[in-house]
Amino acid sequence: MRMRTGVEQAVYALMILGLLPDRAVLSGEAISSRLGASPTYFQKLLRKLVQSGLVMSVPGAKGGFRLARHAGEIRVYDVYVAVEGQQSLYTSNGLFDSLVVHDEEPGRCMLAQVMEEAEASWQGALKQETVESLKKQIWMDYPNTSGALEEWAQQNSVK
Amino acid sequence: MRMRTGVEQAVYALMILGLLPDRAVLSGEAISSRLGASPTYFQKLLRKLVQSGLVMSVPGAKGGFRLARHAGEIRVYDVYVAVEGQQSLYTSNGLFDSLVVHDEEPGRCMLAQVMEEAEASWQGALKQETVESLKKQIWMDYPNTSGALEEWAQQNSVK
DNA sequence: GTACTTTTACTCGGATACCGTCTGTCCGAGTAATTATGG
DNA sequence: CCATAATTACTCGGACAGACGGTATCCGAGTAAAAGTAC
Repeated sequence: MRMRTGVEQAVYALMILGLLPDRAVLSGEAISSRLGASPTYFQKLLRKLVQSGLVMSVPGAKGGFRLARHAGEIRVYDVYVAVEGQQSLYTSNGLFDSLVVHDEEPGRCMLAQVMEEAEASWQGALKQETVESLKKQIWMDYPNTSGALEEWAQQNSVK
Repeated sequence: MRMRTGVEQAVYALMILGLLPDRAVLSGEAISSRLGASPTYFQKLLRKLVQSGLVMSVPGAKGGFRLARHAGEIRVYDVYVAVEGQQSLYTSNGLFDSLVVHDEEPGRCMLAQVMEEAEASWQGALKQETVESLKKQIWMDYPNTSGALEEWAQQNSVK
């Protein structure tokens, strides 16, 4: 049970997109090369972000991607769901029913209840942080080097 | 990112072991057949529980397994760690450093901080529930059928 | 200079391969209780 | 009846095969801007 690298790439990609001027876009290749990620696989991640409504895509020459809504309205949890899906961490395998309940209708797996509460608590933490809040924290901690990233993003954007 | 079936099997196996009389043991084969689990794979799970100190094993004829400590002192979190290891859900891939920080020493990935807080919250929920508390809840909700399980456990135990 | 065509630079989405992890099986070794054997 | 050996029923732990999902690559199709072309 381990979170995959896609979530991290997606979060930082959204942060970069949040640095663009209004209506400007960045190509997938530009972002992936800046992240040091696999270009083709990163395109698939972008597709997921588009289909989840987090980013807008512009096809054709001088096309690219931009945020579909303000960075402050994109929670880390939204990114996680977009990339990994909304399935829960734990899914019961029905052991409980075969152990205890037989003739009655399928009962509630007690372990599932505990797991769901734990996951809800986990999700709650991810819902409190947004791409914007993450960015602000970085800008506060690294004021010197973070400016270079913003400059790069605006220079590589089009429109 | 999805929890595996091993945790569920382990939790209910520990619950069964918690029904045994003092100093009595159950063979791995007996437990796995009651759970409807793969016997050989379940043996591997039992090994992990033994190595984590949750279960005691008795080799030789009429051997088997029993709890190493009281069911009330075995948290769901302990079972999870025993089966899946203590690695965290999220591990940074260093994207942050290549994005923002260059010449300075490696900085703290802001996303990792959020993820760790979320995971700590998740673990907290799993630490509040024990095998004993789960059992009590089941016994309260299914007083009729749960007795049969206890009877079965004691009949199949040895010593 | 305008209308049309071609080229170019992107996104879109499916097919596919790779690889690590979880699941599952097999087998030989170790251990202790039981049974068999010899005196 | 007692001591010893063989059998039995377990755990122990490594090797290994299969399944599955995340990662990664490739390719053809769609789309729109830019460049080229004809009149």
